Amino acid sequence: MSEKIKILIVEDEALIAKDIEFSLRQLDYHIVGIAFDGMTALDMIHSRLPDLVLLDIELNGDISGIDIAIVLNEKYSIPFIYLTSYADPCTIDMVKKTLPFGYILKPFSERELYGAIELAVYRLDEKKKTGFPAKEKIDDLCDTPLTDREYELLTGLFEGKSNQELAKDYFISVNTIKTHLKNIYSKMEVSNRHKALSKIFGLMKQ
Amino acid sequence: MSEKIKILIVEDEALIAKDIEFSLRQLDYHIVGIAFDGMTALDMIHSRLPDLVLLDIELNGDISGIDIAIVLNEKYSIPFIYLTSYADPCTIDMVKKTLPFGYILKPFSERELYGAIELAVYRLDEKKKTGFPAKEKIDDLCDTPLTDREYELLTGLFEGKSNQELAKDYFISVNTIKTHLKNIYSKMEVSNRHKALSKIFGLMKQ
DNA sequence: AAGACTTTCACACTTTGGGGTGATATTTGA
DNA sequence: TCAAATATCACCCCAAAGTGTGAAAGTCTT
Repeated sequence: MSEKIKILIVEDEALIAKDIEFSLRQLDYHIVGIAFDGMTALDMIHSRLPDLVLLDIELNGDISGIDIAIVLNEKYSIPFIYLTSYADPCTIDMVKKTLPFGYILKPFSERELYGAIELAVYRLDEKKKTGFPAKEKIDDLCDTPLTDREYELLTGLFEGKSNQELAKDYFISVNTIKTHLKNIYSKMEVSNRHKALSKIFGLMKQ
Repeated sequence: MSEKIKILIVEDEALIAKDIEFSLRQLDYHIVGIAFDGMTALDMIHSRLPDLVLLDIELNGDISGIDIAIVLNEKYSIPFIYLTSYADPCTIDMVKKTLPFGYILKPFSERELYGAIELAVYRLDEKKKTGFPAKEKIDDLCDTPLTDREYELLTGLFEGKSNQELAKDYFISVNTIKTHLKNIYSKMEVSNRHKALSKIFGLMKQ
């Protein structure tokens, strides 16, 4: 579970890259690679699937950090932190559209780097949770709280199961399922399963 | 729409606070207040409802920045950026649990501040969106892409609307709705609305 | 032991959803 | 301009979901 975080460093200035690598090894992260240009970076992302990428924006060659960011978002959903020397409005405007998990201005200290990485890792964990809301959250959208059984069945409903499937999976008759759902709908003040589910989606999106 | 971002500064060192205020006014943000201690901060949050809070962790008095962060999360869902001089593992551990939108180490430059704020503001906007995936994302889960109309109806379906409601809202007959849905299901390779919605929801959780 | 709540079930009835088929305008692109 | 794609609609049929009513058995509290 608590395996080392796999980090890829994308930075064209070798001195800075080595410096970061040294710091991070001290801090017990696992450095899966250092890419000095965009193409190498894309290769390494593909082959080594890091948990987090430290991404210099200004790279030599025709692939910029922003390009890599887009790939990380669209194709891999791997979070990244920008490293850059510039903070002019124009750059920031480009940068923020790619929703990085963090943004560090050079020159930075080891503690800044550590703070940003830990924050990103935590965010990543948050994101991974499946997230069916706790009973209390569901109860908040009901006029009267659900019973434990009702909550249990609701999780099944959320999986997309039909009444028959629910009956089979919970070892009760379809009629009983109908009764329970009837009561759930009434408590949630909705008229059918789809509205119940949208209401739950609403909770989860926040 | 593009109103000024309302920012509250919570910082017990008056000199630093004034400094930040000056910078931010230059940068065309609206400073709704400066709180030098926790109690004042909570009052101001309640009465002035800022869009973003800059939050010093180490405050005089018995309310810390972390306490305020918790209130901001639980009660107001107002994002905040920490300002702090410390980045020791222990502090960071506490800090990251409160999921700030950013984290700046003192002393910081104006551009660092600006970068962090802009990032936070962008994240906030993202959060506010309904979050229904873009057409391209939906098309990725289809064997053939949806038409614009089909995508439009799908968003309605996602709201939990029944066929009748869809018909009414889109000014077409229930039969037409059925035809469209039939085609959508076939393109998405699902057998009913449940499965379509779960598939979309799968997208959103990533 | 009495009452309240929960869980289970049945049956009859109505409404809704999904599949199949076919058809007619309208729009669009080559 | 002509074919393809799109948007609209109407049937029919069956399966699934939802509603109303009633009721038995179990648990928990007081």
